[in-house]
Amino acid sequence: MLSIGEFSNICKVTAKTLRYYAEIGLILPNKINPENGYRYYSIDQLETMLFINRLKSYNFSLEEIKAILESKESQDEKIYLALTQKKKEIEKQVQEYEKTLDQLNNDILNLKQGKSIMSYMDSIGVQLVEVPMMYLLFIRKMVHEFDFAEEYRNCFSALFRRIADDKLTMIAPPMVLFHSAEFTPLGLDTEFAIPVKEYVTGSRDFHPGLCLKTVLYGSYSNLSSVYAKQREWAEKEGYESSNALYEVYVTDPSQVSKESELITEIYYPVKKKVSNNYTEK
Amino acid sequence: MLSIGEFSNICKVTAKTLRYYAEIGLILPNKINPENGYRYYSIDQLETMLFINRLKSYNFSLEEIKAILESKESQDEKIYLALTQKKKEIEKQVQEYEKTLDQLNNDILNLKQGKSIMSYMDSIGVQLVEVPMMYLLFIRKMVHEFDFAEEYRNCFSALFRRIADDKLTMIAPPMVLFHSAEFTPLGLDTEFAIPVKEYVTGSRDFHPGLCLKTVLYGSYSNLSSVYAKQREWAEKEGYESSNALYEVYVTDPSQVSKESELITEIYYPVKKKVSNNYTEK
DNA sequence: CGTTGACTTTACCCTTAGGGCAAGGTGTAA
DNA sequence: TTACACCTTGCCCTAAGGGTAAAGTCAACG
Repeated sequence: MLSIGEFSNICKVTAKTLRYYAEIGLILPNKINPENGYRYYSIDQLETMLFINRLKSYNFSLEEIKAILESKESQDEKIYLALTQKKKEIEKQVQEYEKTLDQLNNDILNLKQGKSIMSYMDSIGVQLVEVPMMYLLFIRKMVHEFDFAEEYRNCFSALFRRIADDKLTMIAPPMVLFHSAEFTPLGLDTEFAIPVKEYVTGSRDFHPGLCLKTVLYGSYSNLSSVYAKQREWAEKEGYESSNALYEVYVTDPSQVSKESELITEIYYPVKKKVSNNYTEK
Repeated sequence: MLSIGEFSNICKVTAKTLRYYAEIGLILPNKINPENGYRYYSIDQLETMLFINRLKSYNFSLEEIKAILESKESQDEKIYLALTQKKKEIEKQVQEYEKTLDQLNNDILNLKQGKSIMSYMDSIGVQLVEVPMMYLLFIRKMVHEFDFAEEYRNCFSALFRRIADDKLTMIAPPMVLFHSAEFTPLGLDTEFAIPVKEYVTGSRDFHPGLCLKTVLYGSYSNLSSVYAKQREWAEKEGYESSNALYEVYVTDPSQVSKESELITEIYYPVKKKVSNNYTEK
């Protein structure tokens, strides 16, 4: 029987940690002296503790470790599955770090050249354009952020199929209209649409009118910069939002291999503000 | 002026987050309506928020970000330093993940071959040996864990110098004796020593006597497994600790390129327990 | 036998970066 | 007027313990 101090010295775990593990039921002392509450661990428990340490080094949460320890039948199989799963997670994490490092290096390079870190904002162009009326073949539904990609594929494949079946004429790349700005518990009110020449059932007419247009090259991670830039422009020039924002996917995200090859147009429908010089400073 | 909802939609940050940031003083709303407490953000603040998001994506803590934002003079220089620093941190993290992945793959391989994940414990050998008396040239001091490596280098280079200066005869590899098991605020009571043939000032005699000996090949990350194994052995065979644990560095840790080439002997001085069959079950 | 110092106990607060929820106040459009 | 979206503060929650305090306990030394 080892006291908590001895046990902690051998395993290189603090006594505090052992008490915490007992509290959450991860590893209970083999015996507790009922008179003074002293915890005593058995020699066998050393190996359990080492196992816990090993799993911790693999970034398992204590809850995950507990689940593994508690599985009595086919434990090794469960461990195997858990390890391969965790391996995938770590590999993904490493990939994300590599991506972060790329961007970091890019920013460092810019700074070295005397450019400000936010200078990329200056290269986001905003133009005021008048978009003509068009017919949209569309599917509108509530979409959750986490399965946007899947809905995107599904909806557009349905729309493309319809175009092929009915021999319709696509006159511009696919687009997505966002009828609400944020994700409610029901999802985002999203309209997947393709401009077509013919007015048929399942299509509607669309009058965006005056829009701020920005072409985004590359990853969507800079999307909020575009929104910010457009709002900034609108503010300065005295325009305000008039309708739902929409995006045109000039390149097909599912076909482009590198993110940097993506081209997306962001349209922000606006109207001239009825300026009132007295209330607005 | 943008309400918290508008601002959060443009920047893709939740309103809750914005309130929290205001609370910690990271980004304060440009104006607060004193009547109802409503927060209003200016268009300019969009860019600040995007900057914060960018730094967050580089794994800066909010405190670090705040420090950067608050530095008024030579801010770009500070950003540059912070970014290069953060880059180093992430690179280190990636290296650690790679190491973890190696070990993970190793374990997965073992499991595939039907071996238990803790089976490596079985290959940790424990022998009972009688270590003869020897003279140790030593330096004993309190050492903190974080500068153990430095103390190691310093002390042994001092001891080697002494050996060279006084033409002493080294008869075994360097060793470290741990006179306390844990790190107190003062550090660990550590003795760096080299066995020598001659008895001179600065040396002492050392009688380890009966010891459990384990040879550890490779990284020290398995050290606690060795401790556990030795304790297990001692328990089973009826031995108990008699003296300070010590380690012999057969290979020179500073000269070995790969961790896997390290060879370390761990000695655990023991004595036969005065067994009392009635009190100990 | 008494005392000291090392060891152990519980209890409470603290950490990051917000999330969730409730209760209540506000703004605006039909 | 009323409905509903929006905003506020306040409180509790997260993971994995760290830090500290106050109090009880153990073993060794004299």
